[in-house]
Amino acid sequence: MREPLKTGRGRGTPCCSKVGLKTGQWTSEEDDLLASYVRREGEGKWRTMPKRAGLLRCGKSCRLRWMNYLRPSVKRGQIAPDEEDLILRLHRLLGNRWSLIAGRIPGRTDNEIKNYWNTHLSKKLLKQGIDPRTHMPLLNPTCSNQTASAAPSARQEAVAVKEEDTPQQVMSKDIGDDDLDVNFSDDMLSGFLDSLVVDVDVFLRQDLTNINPTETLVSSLPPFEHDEFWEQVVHPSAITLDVNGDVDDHFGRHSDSQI
DNA sequence: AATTGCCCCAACCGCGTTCCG
DNA sequence: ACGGAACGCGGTTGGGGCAAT
Repeated sequence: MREPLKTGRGRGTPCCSKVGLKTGQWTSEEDDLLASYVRREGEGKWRTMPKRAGLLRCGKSCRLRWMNYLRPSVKRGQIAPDEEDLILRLHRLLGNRWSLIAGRIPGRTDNEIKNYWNTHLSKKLLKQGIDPRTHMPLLNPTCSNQTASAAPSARQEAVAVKEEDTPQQVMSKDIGDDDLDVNFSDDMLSGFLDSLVVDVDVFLRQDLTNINPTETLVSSLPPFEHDEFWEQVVHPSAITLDVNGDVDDHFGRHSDSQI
């Protein structure tokens, strides 16, 4: 039987199970210690860093705090509608690969996106009659209730998926295209994503100008039907994005519009 | 003003992957 | 090639804030 945490979010004993290590909410003093240490010594070596930084925390906790909160590049505040739209699109493409999704949205962390998805977007999709997991319409309105109550846990599902399918196969199923015969690799997928070039400077200028740079990013993802989508995946280089966010997809379309 | 219930999100854990001796 | 350590990711939890009663 595990001892409950005193302050505790999460469950059970701390990962490092060392007596005397602090858990729970970070204080501003701890934040200062961590931030100044990382600025001085750089990221990495999380295991040993708490001691060297004078923190009574485990390395994991320090890493998480830095990554999700203290890092200078972390953008605080409300998720903009355009960012939301981008998250939806990327989730349809990538599934619950939060870190990959976060990697395409400057300033947002995987944890933040995951939280936003679980608290806002999945509910929003359900309301619209869309299965948040597959992005396909729910066949039976009662399915949503069944999904909530009788569905296996996410971890069970994840295990089941892992045992049966490659991510690409899962995506193929999600898209619902039985005839799809595309065996693209993670590299290709990554290449496709990389082709959606984002100028981070544009984002950093967000506060200085009144434009919403995310709009630029979103408009880099032209609306697609399933067939077009797969064409784009298979031919990642087929999409280019100019500085203004206009899209020339090499399929004879030029777009600067939203969905 | 007090209580209750709900929602959000920071922080936790377990596990898989990568690194390194 | 192997095993342990370190790291990174995704799922889950529950404290705290806020709205409703």
